[in-house]
Amino acid sequence: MAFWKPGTVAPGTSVDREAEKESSENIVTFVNLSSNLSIQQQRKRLPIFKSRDQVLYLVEKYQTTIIVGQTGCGKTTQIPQYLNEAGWTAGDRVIACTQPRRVAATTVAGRVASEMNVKLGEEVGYSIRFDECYDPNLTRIKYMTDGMLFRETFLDPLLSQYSVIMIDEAHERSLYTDILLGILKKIQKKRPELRIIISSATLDAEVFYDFYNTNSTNDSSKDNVSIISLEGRTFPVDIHYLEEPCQDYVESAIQTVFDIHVKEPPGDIIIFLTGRDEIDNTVGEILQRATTLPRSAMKIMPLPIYAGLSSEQQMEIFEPTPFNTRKVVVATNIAEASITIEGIVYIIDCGFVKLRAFSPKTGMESLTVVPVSKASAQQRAGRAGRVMPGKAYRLYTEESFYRLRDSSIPEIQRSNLAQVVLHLKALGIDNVLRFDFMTPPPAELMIRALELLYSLRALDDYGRLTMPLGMQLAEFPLLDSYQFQCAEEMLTIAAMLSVQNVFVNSSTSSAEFEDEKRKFSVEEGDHITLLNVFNAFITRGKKSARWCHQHCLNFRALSRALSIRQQLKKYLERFDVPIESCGNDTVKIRKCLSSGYFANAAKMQPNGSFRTIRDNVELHIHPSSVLFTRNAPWVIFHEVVETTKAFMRELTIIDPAWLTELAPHFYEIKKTTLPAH
DNA sequence: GAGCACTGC
Repeated sequence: MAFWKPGTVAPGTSVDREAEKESSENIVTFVNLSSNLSIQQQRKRLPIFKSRDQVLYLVEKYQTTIIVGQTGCGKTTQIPQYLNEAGWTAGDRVIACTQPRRVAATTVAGRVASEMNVKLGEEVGYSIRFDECYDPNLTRIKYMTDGMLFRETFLDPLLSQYSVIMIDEAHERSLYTDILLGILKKIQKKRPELRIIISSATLDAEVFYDFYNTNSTNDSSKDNVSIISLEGRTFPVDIHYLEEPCQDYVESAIQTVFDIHVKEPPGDIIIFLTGRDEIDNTVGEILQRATTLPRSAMKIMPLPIYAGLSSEQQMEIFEPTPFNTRKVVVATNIAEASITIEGIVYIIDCGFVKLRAFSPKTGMESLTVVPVSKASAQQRAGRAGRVMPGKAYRLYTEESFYRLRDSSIPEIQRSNLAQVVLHLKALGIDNVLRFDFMTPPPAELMIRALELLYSLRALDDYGRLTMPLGMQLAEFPLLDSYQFQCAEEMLTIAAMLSVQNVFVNSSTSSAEFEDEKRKFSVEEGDHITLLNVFNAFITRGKKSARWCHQHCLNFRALSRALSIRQQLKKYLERFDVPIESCGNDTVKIRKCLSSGYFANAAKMQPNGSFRTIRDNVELHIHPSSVLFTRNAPWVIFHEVVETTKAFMRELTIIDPAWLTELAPHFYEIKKTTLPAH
């Protein structure tokens, strides 16, 4: 491959050694390297220590501080400790630090507890869904998912126990991060003493600055926001671009792997591609071509990693590389922020990512391949500089890099906002269209959400939350299953729908895989099939990992479904909803599903495709559905994903008479105008 | 005939 190493980007420029996660792996390495030092000495060696006083000064003086933190500089673990040491937790006040991912919240909390030599759950705690580990009376530093802090605004709209709230990884712009950014701005008006720290790994600090700055004069010395940049502690990564754009990035990636393998010193490689198909093909092709390497050459070992793999398969990438072998990890975006692999020296970036988008026109989600952002490309490159200076090969030209967006489109601008709108209304924010979002979602997305909530009778004609239904939905969106005497079954189905990859194909042939799936399948459709899978897991499977493996089921997903179900059950009990079982009466379950998903109804066409009742949009059954090869005249579906075609996922056969029986009001929506909001 | 990655009640 012909790569151009631009003279303008010298090794070690700051641009490409940032964007790193302080994950558990990172922390472990650090501890091992410095095990002869005391914890306090280690803390002082972190690059951030030099900025300790300045950070404290800025937080004291400014309402909001934006911290542009580079790779592994220690901001996540150190800043809350500095604030604690400086007295920000006096008088029973708490410092919160939010993370977009659950693992980050728990592992960082554990690290900080051990640095402070306290028991996790006492002075230092964490809060993630299903796992709260903190003491309301003792905890001073609380790591939590952004979703959990958002939930806390329901109980305490001013988040009054917190003196400082640090929004970490804000550059990722997760859905809940964006909502929190807006809510915190609102809270700060009422609580001027509240300090906000926005921590971001990229250069978009200006956006945060402008959003939080309330100084309307031209005198910038009156700004109430400050910015500080911290230096990182990773190694420089040399960036290489293609001279000419390539036709086929999969082929280019494979060629680049062999170029590196033949010409470059030892060190593992990671390739970023967009999806499973590409990854499986690439792994196969590398294995194939590796047979043509000379006998004396170093061996090459390609390994796939994506979310759909079983956990055993995922763990393989963490095994130490065998002697005289170069590991090539072929990954989706999972390795960009969620998973960190040690020993990577070379990264190959195809320049694309698969993203989910939501179309307000059709109400459909689509999964499309789009170019990555500059921030993502930098984050990917940074993965090569963890243990020694690395090299990044971008499978596009330098010119196309500069044409990329600075950061990716925030999730809030490409999501189904029904839940978000419901929650904002429940917080008393009636005019959601005027809510101060840092980057407002398109109006059509909001209107679509309002329309859906209105048709579900969660909003009244004035766009207000109805009592009690809308309020209950906001608190707990499992629909009124008690009316159908099947709450037991609905709890299971709701829990199963909220986990991914229930079936995983680990190592067996696809025919065997389909056979295993068929054992759980029923003619009514996917929802009842999921119910069967869960019940079998509990009874026949005795909740065992071994049993799951034998039946191509994802043990982790089913265990998670089990705990989600327990949590949902507690909520139903709190509302005094009678929890009954309908036994084998699937009509009750399917009617109940229809009452919640009547807007997602479709009718089969003579040619075998489907059309939605509501918008007459053409849809197809997803090949993963148990109804794929069956005759299903009328169905309701959980979601639509548009890839090569518009596919319905998770469907159930219904009787069309149920629709008019259960949702006569829904069809009025076309005749009347939208409710006011 | 096909499955980016996360989060929450």
